Amino acid sequence: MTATRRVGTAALPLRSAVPIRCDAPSTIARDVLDGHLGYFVRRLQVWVFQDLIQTLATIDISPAQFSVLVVINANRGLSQAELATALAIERARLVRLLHRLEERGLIQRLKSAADGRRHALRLTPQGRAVLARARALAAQHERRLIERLGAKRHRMLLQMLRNF
Amino acid sequence: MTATRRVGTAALPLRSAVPIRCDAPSTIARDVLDGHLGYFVRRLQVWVFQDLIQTLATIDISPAQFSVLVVINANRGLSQAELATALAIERARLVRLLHRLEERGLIQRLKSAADGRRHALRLTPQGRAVLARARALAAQHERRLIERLGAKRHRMLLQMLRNF
DNA sequence: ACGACATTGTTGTCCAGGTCAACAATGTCC
DNA sequence: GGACATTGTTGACCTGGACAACAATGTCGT
Repeated sequence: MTATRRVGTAALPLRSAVPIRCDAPSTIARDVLDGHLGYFVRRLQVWVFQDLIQTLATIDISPAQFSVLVVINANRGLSQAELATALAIERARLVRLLHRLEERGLIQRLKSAADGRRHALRLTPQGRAVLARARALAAQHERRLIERLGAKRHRMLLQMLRNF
Repeated sequence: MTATRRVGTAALPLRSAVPIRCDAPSTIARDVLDGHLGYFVRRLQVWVFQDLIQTLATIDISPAQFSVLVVINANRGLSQAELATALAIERARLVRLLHRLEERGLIQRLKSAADGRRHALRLTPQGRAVLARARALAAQHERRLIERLGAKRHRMLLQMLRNF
């Protein structure tokens, strides 16, 4: 791996007499990036995630775990495959997510009597308690987001993105 | 790591006589998730990234690499630290990104004469050529996004998110 | 001029997530 | 009964983000 490391760029003179403005341009041009919506969506998404992660960290819950708890609670007896497609994550990924939640006693996997393959997912009482706390924290996070965006913009964004 | 694996959930009867609706709820409730803007922002961001990744994959360029090329091109002689803060990525992360781009002969790291610590970043002619192709592909991707969102919504979103 | 301190690029390491292939158990359909 | 699909699971790989440490270099106060 570390065989061909320091290659090229061996201080070649080229025309380095030209100043090339090595000093900071102070204001940095984003050029064509300004035309790409995805660029700004990503910046917002990073901010939101950062804030939500920190907020939920106080009860050791990740955003992904939070969404899992929410959806299980709202759809008792859901199977893992259904949950995976609902949250748009891979079955394989979900398995490990659920494993940690089960270890912590927040969820149960009950074997479905009707279909031997499926696991019916449920929250334990502790799971419901944690979810309640997570919800409060998430609401707190959302208020921070509204404050950051402005209530009007927040409302409009929610409306525009809801049915995507 | 694999010591305490198969624990709990040992088919405890509890009250599994209750039907708990093991069959698919067919329509899955997202519950409180519907009130969180970040949830929808994330879904959009995933879609955009997915599409952009696939689009740029034809020239073996990642979205991150694309943004690096764009910003270097628009700000010649930029230092790595400046570029990192401009793109909101870690200095450490940027080092490895630039390393690959340098290996491929797309960028140069020139030692700044004024400040021995800094590297002045530039695109090579090949780098500019690749950037031109990447731009065309990215524009193509953006058209797809506009088609997906509707021109009006796209324009409004861009306006609302630009100054975040 | 000297030393404390900051900055820059770099490397290593850890962890979370996404992706893919394979597999056993189970269900479905002809 | 046998071909096929689905479900949960595991293993492996790769990318990215986060953090600590470090050497080289620059800056600033005294």
